[in-house]
Amino acid sequence: MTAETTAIDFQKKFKYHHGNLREALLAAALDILATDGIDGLSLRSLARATGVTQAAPYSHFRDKDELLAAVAETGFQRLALGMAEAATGAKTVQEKIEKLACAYARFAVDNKPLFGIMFGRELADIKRFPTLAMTAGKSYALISAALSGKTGMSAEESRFLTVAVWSLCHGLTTLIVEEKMSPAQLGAADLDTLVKRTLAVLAPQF
Amino acid sequence: MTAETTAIDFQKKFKYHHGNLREALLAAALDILATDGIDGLSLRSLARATGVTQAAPYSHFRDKDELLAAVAETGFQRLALGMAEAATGAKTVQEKIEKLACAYARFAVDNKPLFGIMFGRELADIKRFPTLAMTAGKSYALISAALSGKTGMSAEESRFLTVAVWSLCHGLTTLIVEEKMSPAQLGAADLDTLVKRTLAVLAPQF
DNA sequence: CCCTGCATCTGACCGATGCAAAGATGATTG
DNA sequence: CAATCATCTTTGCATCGGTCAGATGCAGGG
Repeated sequence: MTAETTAIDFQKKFKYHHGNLREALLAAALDILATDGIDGLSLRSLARATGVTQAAPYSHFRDKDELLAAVAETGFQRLALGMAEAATGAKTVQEKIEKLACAYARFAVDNKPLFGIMFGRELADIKRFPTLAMTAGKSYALISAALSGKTGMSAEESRFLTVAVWSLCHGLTTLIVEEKMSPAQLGAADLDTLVKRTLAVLAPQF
Repeated sequence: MTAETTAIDFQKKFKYHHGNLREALLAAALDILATDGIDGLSLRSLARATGVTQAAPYSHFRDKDELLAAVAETGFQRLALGMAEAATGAKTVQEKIEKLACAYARFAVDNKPLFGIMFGRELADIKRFPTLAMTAGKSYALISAALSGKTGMSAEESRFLTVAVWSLCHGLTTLIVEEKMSPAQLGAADLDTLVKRTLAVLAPQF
């Protein structure tokens, strides 16, 4: 069954005409995304899922980009939240970085379509949504903050170390998600150990 | 002017009906991609650019995925070629890796749409095209080979080092291309220095 | 030399999508 | 109670990927 059969669910939770179609659409979008993937997500499928006419969503989102931006934003929030949670209680800098990176990769693997919206090119004209960049920056800030605990580094050194960690983490994650590289093919049992072992290569730096 | 005005060019170079519509389509695809970006590339725009009916391309490509796969394949070939060229004459392992990485990033920046096709999710069902994975593996092989020049490492260590370099390079590149990170914002004047400085973080390992 | 087979290309279609414009609807506010 | 205004519906357009029957023209066999 596709996500479209759940129209009644969304109708029960929200009543329309002045109020919360926007929220219903957002919820339905995340639902469809997780169920049917990126290709299943259209403004029309959204309208169907919420039991509304195909033009109704345009009262709440100027175009598809605006919808995607909203979706991506909640994605970035969840990402940052998951990372922050994972890293709490980590003793050393290295442990913190490891947990952050693992949470990052896990989020991507567990939410492939969402991750795709967040970092893919479906959403053109990112510049139209400045808050998006801010929210997206949270995960970067987490890594940066974790690394700043390390003393004896110039600001510049620290910055490039952050970029390196962030790039390594993001690159590994996308390569896995896009199926250009598989944990199995590398002899790493699960995702976590793959991330940790790869990260270990530049661990001497922190 | 869009790429579609060049129909005559492609007609001059190729005559159709038994022969080379396929090559013409491929050439037009790369042309349109570079000119109008990914969104400008449709089977129909291709047909227009080659001065042919919209159903004609289907005689040479079962569906759009097959066309994209062919495009991606030539992209991977060019990438590997560019990397190989850049790395010739490098003395040390580090220099070789640096040049490979810079060539990688440069290719991506200079051919954003093509790079997008190669690593994006426009092309679904990658498994349908086994040769693609092989061609794509060439650039990985270049890094792997360059790193294997380093002695005193177990096969496993070497493997993870390769993965780390490859991930770092790919991650940094995609983050730049997707505009999640800009060289300017990091105080690095140009692309090359950004790549080199970031790569330097894990340079001690080779 | 013809003519028959077959890949190639055309023309006409289908369903889906993003988006625009004009009108109906209904809650809120003066 | 009436008027306003956001919300939603109706209708319509252009584009896209894909399919199918048939025209077209190159090839090899007689």
